[in-house]
Amino acid sequence: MSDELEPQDAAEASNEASKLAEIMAGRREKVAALRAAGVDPHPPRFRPTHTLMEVRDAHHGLEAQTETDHVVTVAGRIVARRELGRLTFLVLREDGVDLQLFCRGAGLDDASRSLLEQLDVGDWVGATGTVMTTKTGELSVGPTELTLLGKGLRPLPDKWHGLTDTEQRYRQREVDLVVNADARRVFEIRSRIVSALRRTLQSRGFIEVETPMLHPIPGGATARPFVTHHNTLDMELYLRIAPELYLKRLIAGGMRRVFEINRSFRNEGMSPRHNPEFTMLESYSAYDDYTDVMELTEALLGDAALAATGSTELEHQGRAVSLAAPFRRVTLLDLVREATGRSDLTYDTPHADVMALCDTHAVAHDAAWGVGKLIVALYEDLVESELWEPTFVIDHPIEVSPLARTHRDDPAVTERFELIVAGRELANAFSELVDPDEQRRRFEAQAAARHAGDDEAMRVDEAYLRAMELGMPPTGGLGVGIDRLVMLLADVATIRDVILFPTLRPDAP
RNA sequence: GGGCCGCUAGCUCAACUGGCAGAGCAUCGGACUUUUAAUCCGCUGGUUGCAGGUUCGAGUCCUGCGCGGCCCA
Repeated sequence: MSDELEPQDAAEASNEASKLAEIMAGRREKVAALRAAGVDPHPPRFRPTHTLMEVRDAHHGLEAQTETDHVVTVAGRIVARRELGRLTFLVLREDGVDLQLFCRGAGLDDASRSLLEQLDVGDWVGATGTVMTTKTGELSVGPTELTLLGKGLRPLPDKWHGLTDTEQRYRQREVDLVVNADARRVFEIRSRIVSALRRTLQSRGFIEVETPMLHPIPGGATARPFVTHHNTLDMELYLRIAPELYLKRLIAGGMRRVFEINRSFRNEGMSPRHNPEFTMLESYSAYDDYTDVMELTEALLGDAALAATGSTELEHQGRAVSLAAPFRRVTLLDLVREATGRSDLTYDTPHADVMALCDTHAVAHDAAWGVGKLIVALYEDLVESELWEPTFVIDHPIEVSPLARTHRDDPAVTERFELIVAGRELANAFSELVDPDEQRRRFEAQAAARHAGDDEAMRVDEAYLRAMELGMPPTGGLGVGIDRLVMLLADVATIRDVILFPTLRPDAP
């Protein structure tokens, strides 16, 4: 707040000939005048009898030029002011709903009439009066009394063009929310989606838990973590990259079905699809395998779509998408065979042969990668972005799936799926690896890769191995990227439009 | 990290090949008792992102930096 102008600096600021400073100085003069007249510009409490939405709902279809005897007290922010002689029209906005105040000079008490002269667009105000319609049929409240609820000092953006500058919309989201209806719409949809996910999980016996975000060892995903430091313990801690390992320890502890919806953090590049902090749903259920989790995923997405849009048939970026179950299931290997025309490709194909295939298709690769990882690279570069309708891409190679159970019929792959919709990965799931001795071998392979320079590879987590040694039931696990799900269902193109305050560099000084 | 684009009044945007920095909205003053981006009259408002350079003269050209967007890695 050090860059805020103090009241005594206002006159000085206006001498600097900035229009903004002049406007703010004028507003502060009004605050001073109101205080002098005994009006509190920031009163502690107000009790509306109706929301603007309730007034609208109770009186929709009222004929033009009707005066009812329904007295209401409403509140909101002034977003428009029009004067016509001794009439003043104020448009109040509350929770994205607008309602007009039709202020007649003769109809107001003296205190309210003088308050009205001090009211600006941006101020919060309460009004008591009767519900009515104007000559043109606009539903209004005709107040007898106005109450200042909160004086605004800064002007709102242009009433017609609003705020379009992307950077300012993210840096000053509160302004975006006041003037851009679409910003509100997205975050209302987001709330409905998250509520629907919780409902669906709870109805299936999952209980919601919260596990640590400060991890002594980052785990549960292949990603670079943020590092922080705990003073008292004098130790490094990592912001979690995934809640997976803790949630599976709860399954080992006998919790049959658990889920968590919360933030994870990955210290990686930023893009229209990546924010350093993002929200994931992870769920784990005992006795289930990945085919059960596919059914759960279909239910979760279907219910979320219904909550967000009322239908499982939606439009995203100008193209139709159907979230009606069942979703297509196809192995990753089959997709790569199809994309490359190499129907003979398997995880036993010679390494040099698969390297050459990558070259042929201009897919970036590394000689240190095994056949499995090379085939995944081919999939990611040639196939993933082309999958539009919901598709369970299944049976990923073991090399890139250190926490997933080996496939019951094929030791080269795991029982895993990624759900792709509109070319983007929305979910990742597997029949969980629950054998502690095999898990240790997988961790050791990861640690070796880490040693060889892969700083995204996992580390050995002894606490997790110890939990598995306690004994685990068969377990199906699921992770869903909530931000990307909201992008899909709210039809927006960038993750920054579904995160209220996306990560940005500090503003220029 | 690389490439391209952008940054001008509180907001939205102009400004030709380098030649007096402008408009609309908002603000401020005035008129108007049924407005709807109200209308009408009048006035104000600028470190052109920052720092250098070239030039008689830079919003415009050059260099560096900052922030953002898109694409690529």
